[in-house]
Amino acid sequence: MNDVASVPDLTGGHADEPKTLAEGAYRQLRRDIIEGLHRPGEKLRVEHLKDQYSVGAGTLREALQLLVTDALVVAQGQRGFRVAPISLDDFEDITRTRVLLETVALQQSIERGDDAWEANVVASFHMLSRAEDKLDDSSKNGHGREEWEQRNRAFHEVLISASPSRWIRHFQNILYLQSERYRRLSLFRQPIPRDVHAEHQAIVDAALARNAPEATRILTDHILRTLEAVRNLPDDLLS
Amino acid sequence: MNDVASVPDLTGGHADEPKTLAEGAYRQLRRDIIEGLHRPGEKLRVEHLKDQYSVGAGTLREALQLLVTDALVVAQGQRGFRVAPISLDDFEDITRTRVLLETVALQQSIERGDDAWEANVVASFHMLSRAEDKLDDSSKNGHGREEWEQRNRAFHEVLISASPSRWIRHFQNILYLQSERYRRLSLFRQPIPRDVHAEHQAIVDAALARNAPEATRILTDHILRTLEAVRNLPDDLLS
DNA sequence: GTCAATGTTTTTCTCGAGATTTTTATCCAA
DNA sequence: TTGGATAAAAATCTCGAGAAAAACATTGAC
Repeated sequence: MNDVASVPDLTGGHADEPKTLAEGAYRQLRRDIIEGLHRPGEKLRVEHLKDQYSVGAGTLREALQLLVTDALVVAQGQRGFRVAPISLDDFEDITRTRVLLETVALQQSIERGDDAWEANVVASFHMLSRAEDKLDDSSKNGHGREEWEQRNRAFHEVLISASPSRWIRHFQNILYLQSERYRRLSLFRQPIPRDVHAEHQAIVDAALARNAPEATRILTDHILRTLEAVRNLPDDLLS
Repeated sequence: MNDVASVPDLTGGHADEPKTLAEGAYRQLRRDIIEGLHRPGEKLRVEHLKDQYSVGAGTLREALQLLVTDALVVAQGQRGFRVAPISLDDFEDITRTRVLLETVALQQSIERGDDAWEANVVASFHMLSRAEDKLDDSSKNGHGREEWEQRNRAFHEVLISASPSRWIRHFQNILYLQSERYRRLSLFRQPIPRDVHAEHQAIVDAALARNAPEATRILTDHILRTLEAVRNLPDDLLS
């Protein structure tokens, strides 16, 4: 087996290059949808997109099918594909379900995490902090924000990585991807507030102190805060 | 609009015919995998299967991709598709996650369900009871068991149908499909025990009495019982 | 006898064209 | 002007063949 040391990658999950054209198109499309380049509800015509992403029709079709797995694209019978619509209700559902799963997983992680898990938590938190510094210093360029997104995701992933439930982690991955789409809307208006760093720090402290109730409480507040930010957005952004 | 009365289908969810060849192959393949016709871990070669399911190579490929969504098939980079392996650990994970999601959803359902929900619960329970009768009377023929599976699934689906969380219901669907695969193993050895009907009856009673703690307790025991049955199976069945 | 390298065979992946189905546009009658 | 039916257009869905990769078998050297 090749997971000898079980050292998770801190690169954000996109370490290995796509081994197939379809997977490459899938990743490109996924980022474009999350970034809002393809608007929610928009029709995704294979004939047009195949040129844009430089693949054949069948290959692009396969990429779209993969996106259906992530629920970022919906397929309707004999009527093609469409970007999954968004709504405040949907984000509320995503957030509450995410809180449910992520708190349980964090609890298990705090119970069972070993030294390596603690080290990974500290390391990914450090990576995230550095990305935050870069965001403050330089202007809000696109690459910096993307890097922050990757490291924020890695941080949350590492936090629950010691949970024994692969299914909870799997569902959490899907939900995180979904919420990324909504968070992008709120970040577009207001930059990352300063206290986010403090919240992350508090989660790390409580987790390392093996204080599960405190850690899950802070994590819950932390996730719910993004919901509030989206609630305060102008309605027309949730087209 | 055509959902005037919001009457859910009690046919087990496979009411509408497949509108595309790919979807047809997908459903056939899904049943064959759940039924164990394709063994866990088995390699699924497109060239062989395309004749067996009477579709083109690209179409079968698409069907396999859909199965990846349900986690019944795993795709490995440039090395084709494979039936998802099974293990006792996996089933334990599936069961515990299912308990977590289904109890929350049932609680919400009991809180918010209206008259129509109550009627659907009673109706689907009746359908399930009839299927149980047929199972007892006639021999354990294949069709009867399949019908029971469909109605059992419909029953559990209706129970949580009043939950407002589409995401929990979505995840529950996936997990139910997974557990069906394992349940088939235990049913193969021992027929459905008699007290399953009593358990279902107790859940219905508690749900209609709006006794959420009691209903979730029984539901939890009910789901965990299948885990015990699988635990007592000979090890070699979990190949 | 073991191991590495090479060549063959199988399988997957990709593409473009044809067959169906859906969507849009046009026309005619009420 | 509105409504429905017919015809044209566009898009989806499907298929089989060719290119790329992986798995397998054979051979040869140490």
